[in-house]
Amino acid sequence: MIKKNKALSKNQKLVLDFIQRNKKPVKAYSILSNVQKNGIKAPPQVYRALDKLIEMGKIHRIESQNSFVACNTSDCETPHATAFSICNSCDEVSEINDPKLFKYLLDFKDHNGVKFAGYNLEFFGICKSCEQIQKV
Amino acid sequence: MIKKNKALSKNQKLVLDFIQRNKKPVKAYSILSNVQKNGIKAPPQVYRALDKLIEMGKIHRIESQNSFVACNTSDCETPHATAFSICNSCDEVSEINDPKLFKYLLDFKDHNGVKFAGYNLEFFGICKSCEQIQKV
DNA sequence: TAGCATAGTGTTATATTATAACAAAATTAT
DNA sequence: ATAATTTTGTTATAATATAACACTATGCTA
Repeated sequence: MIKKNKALSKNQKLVLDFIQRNKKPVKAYSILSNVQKNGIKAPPQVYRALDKLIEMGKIHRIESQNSFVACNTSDCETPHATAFSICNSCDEVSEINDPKLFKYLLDFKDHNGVKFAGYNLEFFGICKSCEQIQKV
Repeated sequence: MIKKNKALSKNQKLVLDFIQRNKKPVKAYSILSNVQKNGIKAPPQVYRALDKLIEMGKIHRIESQNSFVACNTSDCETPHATAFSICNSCDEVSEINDPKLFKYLLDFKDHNGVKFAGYNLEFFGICKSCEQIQKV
């Protein structure tokens, strides 16, 4: 069983802190270079922290970008049922919390009757502020 | 404008052929080693062919696996609106063509009213045949 | 059909992302 | 206290992907 409220370890805290300070998703090696002043020295230390934080639902991985973003609900109940909107222009990502969408997808069964354990959905488009810029 | 029915180039044909001969998604470097007997020598040749084939809708990229799979409809109309079910046990991937799901997602607007240009959805679970094996 | 634009090829080198493997220290549970 | 588990630190390397440049083939279009 995954313990969600366990205290974070030192490296996990450092990595999570950095991710939370950024609005946009961050890359693993960007995390690394930014936490090196705090003592983390090598990629495995970052990737291990990332893995655990994802398990705990504190962060999510944006698959199409190989990047990582903080969960926007303080303690994500569904780390393996995620939806994001991604701006093709500025790469900004925002997590979608739409109960209807959420339910629709969790209830979705494929043609073989398989009930899925989780999903990841990434929408692509142009965000409001990029749309404004283009119009000018 | 993307030309879908354009004749494929030599390298594009080689790469597509190999992907189509495989039921499961294949990795770029696996493609490379398998088409080397046909004259392709270096990664960029493979990645360039992959990029074009994705644009044309002939293949799709499975983001969570860094792998590539043939489109299951002979000429995909919607290369940027894709859904897959992925078995966590055997890594088999199958493309989902469910008109209702398709429409639901294309009609989805986020809270800022943004209408998305496309999406990629990956469901995770245990496929029928892996489920059988586990029960034995 | 000559000239031009576009798309594709071949090549080398390198950038980026991620994990294997192993020993030691810290934490947690019994 | 001690056994089990988790986390750390470390080196090396694997796996995935792109930059840059010179060249060739193909398809327009005037």
